[in-house]
Amino acid sequence: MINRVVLVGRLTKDPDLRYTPSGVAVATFTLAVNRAFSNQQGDREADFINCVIWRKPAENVANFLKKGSLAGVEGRIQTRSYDGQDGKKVYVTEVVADSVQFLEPRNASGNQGGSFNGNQQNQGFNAGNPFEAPSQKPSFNDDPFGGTSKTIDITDDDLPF
Amino acid sequence: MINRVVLVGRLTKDPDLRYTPSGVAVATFTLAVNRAFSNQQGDREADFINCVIWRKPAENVANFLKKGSLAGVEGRIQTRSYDGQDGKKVYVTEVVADSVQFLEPRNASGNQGGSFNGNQQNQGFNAGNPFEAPSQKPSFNDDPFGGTSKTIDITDDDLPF
Amino acid sequence: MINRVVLVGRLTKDPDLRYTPSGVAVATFTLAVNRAFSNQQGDREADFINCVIWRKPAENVANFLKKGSLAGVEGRIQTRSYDGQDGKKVYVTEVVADSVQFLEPRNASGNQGGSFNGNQQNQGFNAGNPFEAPSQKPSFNDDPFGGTSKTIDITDDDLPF
Amino acid sequence: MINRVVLVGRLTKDPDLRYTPSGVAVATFTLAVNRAFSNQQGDREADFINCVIWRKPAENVANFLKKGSLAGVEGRIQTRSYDGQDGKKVYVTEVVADSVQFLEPRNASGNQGGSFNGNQQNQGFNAGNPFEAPSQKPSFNDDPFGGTSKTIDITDDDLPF
DNA sequence: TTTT
DNA sequence: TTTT
Repeated sequence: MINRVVLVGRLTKDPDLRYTPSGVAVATFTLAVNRAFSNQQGDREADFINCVIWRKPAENVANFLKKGSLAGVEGRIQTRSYDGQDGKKVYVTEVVADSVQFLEPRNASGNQGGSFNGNQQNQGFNAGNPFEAPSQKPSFNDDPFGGTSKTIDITDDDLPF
Repeated sequence: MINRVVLVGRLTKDPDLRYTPSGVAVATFTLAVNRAFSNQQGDREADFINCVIWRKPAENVANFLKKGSLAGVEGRIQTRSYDGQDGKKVYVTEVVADSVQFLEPRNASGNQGGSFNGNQQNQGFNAGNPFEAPSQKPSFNDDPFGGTSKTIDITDDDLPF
Repeated sequence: MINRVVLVGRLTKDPDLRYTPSGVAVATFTLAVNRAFSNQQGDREADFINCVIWRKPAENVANFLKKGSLAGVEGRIQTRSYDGQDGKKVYVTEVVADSVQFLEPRNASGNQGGSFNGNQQNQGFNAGNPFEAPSQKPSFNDDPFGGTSKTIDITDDDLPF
Repeated sequence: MINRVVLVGRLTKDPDLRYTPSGVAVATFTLAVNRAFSNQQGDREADFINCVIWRKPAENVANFLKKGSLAGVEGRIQTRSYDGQDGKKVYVTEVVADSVQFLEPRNASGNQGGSFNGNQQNQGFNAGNPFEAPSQKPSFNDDPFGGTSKTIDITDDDLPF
């Protein structure tokens, strides 16, 4: 049984970072991936793919990516269902990311970097590799319930570990 | 923009083969892909991933795969929406397969092969490679509107070419 | 930076299991992956792809796979070089597997299973998922230096952790 | 039989464009893909992966990519051998690309774009999709034997079609 | 609504 | 023989 996905696209909005009641970080975001071909009207459409990422990489995503960021995602397709407010089951298909790669040059979008940076090119960071600690230490929100972070109704049953 | 998916799993039902009004074959099927890990109850769950394949490979899929067949899929994730009968938009995420690989040994499921076959191992066939004609010529349904095949309401706008 | 490989093919020989001086298991094997297209002589060629896998999954591979086994591999391409016996550098390109999937039905190749098994189909095992312990406990060689296992000249520098 | 590779990395040199005696374009280049983890000395190493691409996309690669360009590659691993000048067989493992994606912002590396461009972000082009014609028409070298292009000793047997 |  |  193999289930592997690789995506490169742009975030449609800022990522949404939340925490489970037990304090596990989850970020969700949607990647717009332009299709390689045009439709019959001659337009190139995009697929809008919902992605989820857990734990530390979720915080990296929330800290480094924003609307419009070019990102690479490796993960797997997950399907799940829940009971909608109208009583019928809602089926969801999304990508659970193992790692997210920041592919934007450091100061590409003006207001992102702030200070000038002679090194125009991005080194990348791997948001999901368990072996790697990001070298540039961002001020992560270490208290999952503090700050502006919201708690959400996700049970730990949703956790892949 | 990269959008690549590789799956190996089992068909949950026989594939469904239809034809567009202009005679293009489309097969749809769902792959059950067992997860590599167990949930907190200790059970291994599966993802049920809807797949679509077009044209000749669609007919190959319909001819060679059935409920329970082990298959490999290469393709991309597609998102689309349509207006549901209750008036609100329904969002769909599915895999559009470029190729489907038959991974079952030739006579694995008893009633499949029928006669004994000295060559126990499956060589596979590539259902979606444009360069390759399947060497074993199956009796394809050459008239898209004949036989038991159904016509469906898919406009050619859905075609990726 | 993304580097992802998915392969399904057959082992050209029994896997080779060794241990580093510090006792870490490494298995190597070659996967023959038939091409989807034929060459100009009308033959379908194969690619012979060298694979490496480390630690517990290496032992699973050695215990469950053998010449001819159908296997799925997920991993990344690694390049490295060493000094050949003629003094010049030898460049190597191989796949470092994260996980190996056994895709063979349980008693497909006769001498494998032995006793009859009503459940003809393989459940698969994921040889490289860190979260998953194989449910069927094989008699793993717990002493890396015992048994018929060989020690090899690989320094821990080759380890990806 | 599945053989799928996805890479994102940087070209180590300008691509090398050649033509077969029968006039088919082939570009070769090496992608440096930084590893997600550091070695025991604390350095992040890279894999240097040789890639080949044929026909029109080969010309796109030669026209749009250069040393240092960030690129995405989709393709398959190919192994082949030839007789080295010392009489012994040389084994080669490389990636045959179906498509190459230009991931660099339009004017990232100064001397590339030239004039200022309000649209800072790159839309990408898909160098290998048979359905897609690049919208920005570059001055392709339509005569394979003209210009500075070299002819090489590759027989058509190497062509995947 | 799910496969082995 | 390697990129940022």
